[in-house]
Amino acid sequence: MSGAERNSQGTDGAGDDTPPFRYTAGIAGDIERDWQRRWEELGSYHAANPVGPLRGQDAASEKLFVQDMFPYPSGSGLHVGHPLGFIGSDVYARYHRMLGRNVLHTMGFDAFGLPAEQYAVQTGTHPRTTTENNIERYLTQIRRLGLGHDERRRVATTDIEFYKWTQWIFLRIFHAWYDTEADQGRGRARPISELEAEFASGERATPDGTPWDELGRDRQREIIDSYRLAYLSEAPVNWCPGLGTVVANEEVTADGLSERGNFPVFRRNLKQWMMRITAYADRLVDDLDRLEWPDKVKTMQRNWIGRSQGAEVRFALEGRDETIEVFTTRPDTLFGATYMVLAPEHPLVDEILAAPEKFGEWPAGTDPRWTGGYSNPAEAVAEYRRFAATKSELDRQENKDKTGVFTGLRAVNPVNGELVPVFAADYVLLAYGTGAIMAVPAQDQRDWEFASEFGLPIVRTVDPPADFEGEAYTGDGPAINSASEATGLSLNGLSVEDAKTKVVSWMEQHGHGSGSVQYKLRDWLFARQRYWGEPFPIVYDEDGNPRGLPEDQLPVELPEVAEYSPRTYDSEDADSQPEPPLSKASDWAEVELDLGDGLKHYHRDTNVMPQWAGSCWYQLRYIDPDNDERFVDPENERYWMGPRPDRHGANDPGGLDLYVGGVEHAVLHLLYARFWQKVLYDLGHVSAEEPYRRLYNQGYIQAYAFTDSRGVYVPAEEVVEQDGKYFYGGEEVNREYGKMGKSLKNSVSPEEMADAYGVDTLRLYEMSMGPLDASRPWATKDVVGSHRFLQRLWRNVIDERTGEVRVTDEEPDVELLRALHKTIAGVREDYDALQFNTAVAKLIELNNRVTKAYSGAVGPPRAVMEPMVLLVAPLTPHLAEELWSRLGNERSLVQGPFPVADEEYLVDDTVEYPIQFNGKVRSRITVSASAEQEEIRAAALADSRVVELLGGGEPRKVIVVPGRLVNVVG
RNA sequence: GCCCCCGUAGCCCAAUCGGCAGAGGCGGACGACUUAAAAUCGUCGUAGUGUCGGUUCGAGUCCGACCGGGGGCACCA
Repeated sequence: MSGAERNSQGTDGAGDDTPPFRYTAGIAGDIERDWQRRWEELGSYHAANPVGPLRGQDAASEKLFVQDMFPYPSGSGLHVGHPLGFIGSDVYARYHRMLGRNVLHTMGFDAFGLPAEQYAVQTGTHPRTTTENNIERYLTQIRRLGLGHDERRRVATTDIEFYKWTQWIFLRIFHAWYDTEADQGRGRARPISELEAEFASGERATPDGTPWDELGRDRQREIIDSYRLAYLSEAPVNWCPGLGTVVANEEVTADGLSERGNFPVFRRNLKQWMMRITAYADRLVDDLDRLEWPDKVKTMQRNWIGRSQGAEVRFALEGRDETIEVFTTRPDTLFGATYMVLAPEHPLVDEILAAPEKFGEWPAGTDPRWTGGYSNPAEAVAEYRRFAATKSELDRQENKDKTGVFTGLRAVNPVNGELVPVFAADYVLLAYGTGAIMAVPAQDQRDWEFASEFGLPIVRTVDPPADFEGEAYTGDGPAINSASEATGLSLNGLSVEDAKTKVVSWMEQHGHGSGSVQYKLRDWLFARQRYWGEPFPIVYDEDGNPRGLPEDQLPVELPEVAEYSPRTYDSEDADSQPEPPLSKASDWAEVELDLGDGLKHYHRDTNVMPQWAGSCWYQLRYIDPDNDERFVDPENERYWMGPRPDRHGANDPGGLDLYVGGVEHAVLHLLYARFWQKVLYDLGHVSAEEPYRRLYNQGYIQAYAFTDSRGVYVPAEEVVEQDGKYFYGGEEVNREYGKMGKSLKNSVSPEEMADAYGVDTLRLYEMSMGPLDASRPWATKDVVGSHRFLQRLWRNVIDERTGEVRVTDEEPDVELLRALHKTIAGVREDYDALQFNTAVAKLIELNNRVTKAYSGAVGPPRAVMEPMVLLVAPLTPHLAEELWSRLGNERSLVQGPFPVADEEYLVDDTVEYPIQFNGKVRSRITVSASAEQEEIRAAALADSRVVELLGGGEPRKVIVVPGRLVNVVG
């Protein structure tokens, strides 16, 4: 029998002679059911709001808002890895509740999404039915874990009352624009009505200067629409025929496949809803500095937003009126720009193709490598563009050989008037910057490679160090070859930074360009052609103009449909068209409404919002789940999320106090949610500038999986280890490390563990197996260790044979008091820092000490066991409540008290110092804790072993580290 | 290719400001209880911190190079 198998029987497999009152899985289960029922009756986890239906006295206390990342209620059930973060946040929340804080901790469901819809397509079951069943099942599982959630605050994004407010927020965003001038140029969202008023009053000029009144209604609407933070755009989007929907940039993998389903994604021009998240790019980057988040996540967001400082430079074209504008981060290297490159899809390339006759022949003496073998530029460019279009993202990624073709055009380098050839090449991307670059081979490796391929000149303009052996040099150094008599500009001798400053101001003076900032971040594609999502609160009038519905017409409920699936296509069919399922519900989509200008016919928007919509604001609904007047009451919002400069510093942006979840949401959810929060803040609906003040990424519980010689997974719990090899049914199997999952046959459910040991044991084990933020392998056989600790703790309080309480009223001796108070101090510190594994170790240590001293007829002192029960309560709340109550306490310990360490017992009378001789421990001395350095030094030098080692000589040096050690250097 | 994190006992993990390498758990060995086993309880090992070099009175901790594992980014001008 393998260890895993034996231990998974847990303590229910105990024999008949098990003492009747031992803490076994059976007793644990009884206690857990009992206390969960009592907590529910008492409303123990109800958090009080300042106002509204959940108003309560406790709202006078200091608050703590703890949140777990919104789970998707999957139908497949939880394994032991899922609740790791949930338990961690629960322990933290319970600890603070015991300290007297008003703690808001609950959990709702991000319940829209593809799985329920796909199930509906297969079986005809309504997604709502599937979703609600899954939520019930999920709740059954997490309730058993004894998480202290406020059940009154549970929400699901699919609740009509919830998505009504998601639609309401969408309308706020739709009816807003970004005033880049506001707040000293930082920018702020403002209601669109204010923009219209500015145009109407003439305070703001219209795009072409025509007075507002003279513009037609349609033109006015067009201008206004172009400012909205949620807007319709006919722009290249990621069309995924295999899914039948468009997806966001963030949902496309680097290989150009959809994150969900792995289908090819194509860039297509389609009319779609977009969110102007780019307006917030600077604030989204800058405010990261105000957050207590892991650096890793901040870095990922910074990279994703991709802000880079540089300059835009205009190059005139020889013999033509057009100019080419480029973005560069290295304007200091302009003198080294020896050619230019356009993306193959650049508009100027379009012009060449549209009117080839104007672009003539190759200039005399054109290098044959530049022509691609074609007889004129237009032909070469057309062929090159065709070639570039056939390359998939994957090809581009794998094959970084530089290709390109000369366009026949030449541009004038503004700093020295020299003519440089213009190429089309696919190493330049249309989507970034201006879609064109100035190429500086000496200071850019990509340009170096292209220049080498095409025989273009390479001019160093930054002097590399003498020992530099590479090709392009991107480091700092004095500028060289950077002067022109023709323009009078010289950068020679300047550092990179100074040269940038000088050349930018020179360009600004001479009208060649200006400083500029570019971002990788693109606007957020906000529509999906699916069924199971929030409908848009938008209708189109007969001219096809979008109109936001008035608030009193919310919610726009999802209609019943015969077909839940959008039309999907062959995954390679790039030219197919999206057909959302809602478009088939014509009774719903075609409506007669009065939007203020009489009853008219409108057509509803038939897209739905992406799954991220609900999770952008759910923390606000947790605060005020039953409010039907507003999405959240401002007073409740201020209490739970408002900035607390007194606690968190003057720069505190506000937000909930602890957000626990996986690092996989580093960019998507966390960026979108920050964006919505900022819009709501700008519009005055919330007081916090950020949704999540502190973020903590829990690690993952992973597991070993085993495959046989055919590569088929075998049940992991039946695999036995022998001499470092693994066997299943006598055959050697191969071990893999990774995820836990049903298909890998290595899944362990929380129920199995709870049945075998009780839920408190499972909670304790998960918290003790390592730091919360570290990933580690699950080991069922180790769980018993946590269970044994709880048994010993129980046994110190309860007599296993009689069930009587064994504690005495005897005073503990001073040594035990010291141990107790050190444990109290240490455990508090560990709980504060979310270091639950070391807190558990300290508690086990103390308990082992008590066990050793009081395992006989005399029980341990109450004065030790009561605090110990309280200390362990956040980790194992059911067991702790039971012992607390059996110790004669009538009130539940959920609201405390929590032990306070007595300083008196934290210091020892004497300290033992190790004595090092030349860095190696050779002896020990014990001195009074109050001894001065001189005394310690003298005692150390008087030590017989030290005297011996010194051999009568004088020490060269003696280092005394108070409280630590003494090092004698001989 | 670039950036970030991590390598401590057979395994999971501790170790404060650079100060005695070990808190805790699993496994193992031995013992107690038992007719016996399981369960329970008790006692006890095991590494010199991935490798090499440096700084220091002193390095798991700081610095450099390399090796191994994990993650992020990847023609972003």
